[in-house]
Amino acid sequence: MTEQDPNAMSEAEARAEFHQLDAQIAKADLDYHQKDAPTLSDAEYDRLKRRYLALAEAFPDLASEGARVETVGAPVASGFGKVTHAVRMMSLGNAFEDQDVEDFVAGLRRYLGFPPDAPLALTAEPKIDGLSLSLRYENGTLVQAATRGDGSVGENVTANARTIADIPQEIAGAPEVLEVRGEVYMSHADFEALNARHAETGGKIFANPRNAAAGSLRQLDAEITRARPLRFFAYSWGELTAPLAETQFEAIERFRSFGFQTNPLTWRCETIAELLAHYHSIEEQRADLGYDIDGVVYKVDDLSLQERLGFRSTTPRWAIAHKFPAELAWTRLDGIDIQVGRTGALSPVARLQPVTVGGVVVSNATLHNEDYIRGLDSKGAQIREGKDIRIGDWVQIYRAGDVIPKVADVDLKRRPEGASPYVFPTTCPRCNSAAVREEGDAVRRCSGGLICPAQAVEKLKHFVSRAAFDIEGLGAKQVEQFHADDWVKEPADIFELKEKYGSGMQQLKNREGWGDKSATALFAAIDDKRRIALARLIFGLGIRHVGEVAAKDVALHFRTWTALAEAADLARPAALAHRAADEAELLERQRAQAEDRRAKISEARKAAIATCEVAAEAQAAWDDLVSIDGLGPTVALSLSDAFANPEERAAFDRLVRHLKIIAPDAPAADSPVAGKTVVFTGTLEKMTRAEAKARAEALGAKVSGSVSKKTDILIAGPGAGSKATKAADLGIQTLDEDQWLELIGQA
DNA sequence: CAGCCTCGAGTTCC
DNA sequence: CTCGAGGCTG
Repeated sequence: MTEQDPNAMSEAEARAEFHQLDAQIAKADLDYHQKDAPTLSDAEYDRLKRRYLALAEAFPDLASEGARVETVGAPVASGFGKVTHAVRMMSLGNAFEDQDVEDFVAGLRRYLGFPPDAPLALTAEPKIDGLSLSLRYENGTLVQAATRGDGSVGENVTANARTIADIPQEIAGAPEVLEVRGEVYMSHADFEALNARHAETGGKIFANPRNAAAGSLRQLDAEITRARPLRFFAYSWGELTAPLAETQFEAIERFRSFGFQTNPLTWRCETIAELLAHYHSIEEQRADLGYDIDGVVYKVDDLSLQERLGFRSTTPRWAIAHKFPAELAWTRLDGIDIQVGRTGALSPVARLQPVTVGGVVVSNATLHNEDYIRGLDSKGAQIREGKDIRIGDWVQIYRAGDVIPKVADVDLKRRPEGASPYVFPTTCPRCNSAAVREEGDAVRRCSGGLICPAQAVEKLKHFVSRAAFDIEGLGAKQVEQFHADDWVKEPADIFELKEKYGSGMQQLKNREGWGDKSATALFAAIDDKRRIALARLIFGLGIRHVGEVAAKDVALHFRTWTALAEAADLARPAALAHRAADEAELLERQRAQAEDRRAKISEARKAAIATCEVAAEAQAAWDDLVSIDGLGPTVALSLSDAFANPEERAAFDRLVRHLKIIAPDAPAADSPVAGKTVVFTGTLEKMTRAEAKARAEALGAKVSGSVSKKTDILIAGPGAGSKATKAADLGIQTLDEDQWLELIGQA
């Protein structure tokens, strides 16, 4: 179809076409969002949208007549309310080989201090490939159903969950509050019947049962969900007001007594051999089960042990998923593109002939880094038997963890003639700066810093990302647009958008994809984030090595932006001295080969001397920084560099002028050890060290590895050595294990 | 000082 | 979700 240049059209012609497009797009949006059954290809949809916007731009009067102009490009409201889970929905660690399972069980024993012969029962059940759902019952009545979301916050899908036959509306004999967790899925038979029906009626064809289940549950119209054959297995729980049982297995049985479906292949195993036998048996039955599973989940059966084991940051220590081997597929590698990340990392991405792997069409795959392409791992050991990857090669693809496509193997027999090894670029493909690889590093990085447009825009994307400023309506796409047009070059610019470009919102509204509503919403969302938690701010700055956790720890330690900035300034000389000392050491090691060794050594000497001359207060500020748990010299140096870099510091200053920074909540003050720094030494007899640390931290204490004048309590078991002596010298309170347990009320 | 664990940074497709 | 690397433990 040929498109007439809008500028050469009469207004009447344009209006006719515009309204036709408006209706077409409206229908397509409805089909896509509400019915979950797209009637247009993405390409066709985009073409219509572009044409529509081109007309609106050429004839500004038209824009106000079009219902769609204002919503195009605006964030798609999810349509579901948000639900904060009372108890986080965790994910599971993975095991792939039998050995991983043995390691897992050995780890449990170690953590619990169990000898190898002590009984330790685990349950084993199929891992259903669906979506997890949390069902909240109050006084036996279903009051809320929520999807997993990011684990902390999910979507409220109560109305939809009520239409699922396997989910009881009322349960008898349950605790006052009970959150039942399990998996929503679709059986193979129902999935095929649904697709067959849709094939006839022109409805959406789903790629696999999992997508069908997800699409069906996330319907805005619950009546559509009702017509979809969804099922539910219960296997876990969240908030509870009374214990369900003493073991995992009994808890599952109670779910059944409440009227839930539970998986019949849930077994209780006494030994690793039994676990593995059950795994292999489930693997054999896999094709006949009638629903998709992707592995077997093992859980410690005894709930009191589960409680002792507790949680890591995202996974319980007491459970693991033993995954089935991944599905494989062969395809041709058409090319290798290089992406530039926010830290300048150059990441190679494989462009592939589209191929179906595990029910999904894959056309890109990560190649990690230079060495991975060459067939080596980080230690220089061979992977893929050392076979390198060349453009034009036939490669075997799998989806790691059923998600991320990766290259598993190369078929040398099918390698095209004349294919040459891939040459990894040594300059940045975006800004041409040198791309350097530090000794011992796996990645090559663009050295351009914020000069590099790729790095600048990735940093901005990070700034607006979910764990940072999380500005609704300002996602990656919008940031890219604004950056390309020089509207937003650094974070502070976001907070000046309204002032500069929002006048009557004419300028913003003139942009493709923005209308009255979306512009107003954006400015409101930005204003909303002028009040920001210190941790989010620190994380959002995108300082290398300072991720979400480190940012939280730093925020908790300093409490205010000013305190952090002052500490960074104060510690700078000590930070430099630290780096100089590192470099001195390195040079010292290299000195045999160094050509200009005299000069370098004298430099190193000077630096080493500088270490000694750093003012005591600078050293103290540095020590304070690295005393933060989990924050070592590398992270501290990176922080220091960021604050000492004049351009970066100026950008920080410009940014914080727009913000009201909120101090973190004070740590729990209701335990006797809250806010205290404790150190464990010697042998602990009632629990393992890891357990002791976890418990102390749960009570708001900070656990440190070494005794200093900041230490409040030393817990010394038998065999305590230098730490106990030092504590005595410093006059620090010293307790034995029993006294400690008494203090925290867990004797 | 080596091994273990956790965190950071990068990635895909829906 | 995975890999690499930083930091901590023993």
